Amino acid sequence: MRQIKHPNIDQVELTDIMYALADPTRLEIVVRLAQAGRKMTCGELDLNRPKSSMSHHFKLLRSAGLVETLIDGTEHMNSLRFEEIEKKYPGVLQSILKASKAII
Amino acid sequence: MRQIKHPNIDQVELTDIMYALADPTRLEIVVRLAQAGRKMTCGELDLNRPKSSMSHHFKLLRSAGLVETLIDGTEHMNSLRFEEIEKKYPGVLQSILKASKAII
DNA sequence: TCCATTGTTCGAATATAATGGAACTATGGA
DNA sequence: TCCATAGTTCCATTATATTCGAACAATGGA
Repeated sequence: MRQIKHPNIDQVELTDIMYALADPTRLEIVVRLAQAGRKMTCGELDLNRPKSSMSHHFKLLRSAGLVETLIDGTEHMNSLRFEEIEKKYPGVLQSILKASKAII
Repeated sequence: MRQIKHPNIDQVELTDIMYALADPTRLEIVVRLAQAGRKMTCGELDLNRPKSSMSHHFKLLRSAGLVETLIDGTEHMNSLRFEEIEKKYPGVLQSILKASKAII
């Protein structure tokens, strides 16, 4: 099974997380992953945008350390790296998710 | 005394806060305002950059709703809109500040 | 009134990001 | 082996931000 490179949690910068979540599309992906509480394919998370655009956002979410992607056949299973990020930056992701749900 | 326009707290968007804090210079301004716990002039918050660059960052911080600026003579007194933001988005700013102090 | 101080605005150059079509890759099933 | 599926990568276009020098505006003191 192929593997995608993800940053180690101690390489995850706070400003990268901020930047990733500053985009409404990416924030929505993160919120939906959190609400689902399970791995989801890119297709499931489709937001009516071209594949290449979505792929770009997933790539950025991965490089920011927010999303982990495991390849399973032709599908890419995405999950939020919630526990790791909470441990490193307590309350940050949690409070953002809480604030987001009130809006979205 | 002249006055600068600030957004009302209910106009403050979470993604704008995220975006504003995604820049290291702006995050540092916010952290220093929080640590100081008092109004500070732009000059005090100087980060070895040209005035026009700093002014640009302050303008963005104001429009994001993070910073309030009151004009006092020739000086501009800046403060963090901490309580208002905490009330609207509980824990967001607080956890980011906590996470930032560990880095900066 | 003149001038120094503080910060903003303007404008142009540069850098970075978003967008989306087209081609490509990997996988698995017929 | 052929084909459909799921995403990625490539590339060019467009949009948006950053940077900073220079000119400007407001204030207060000499």
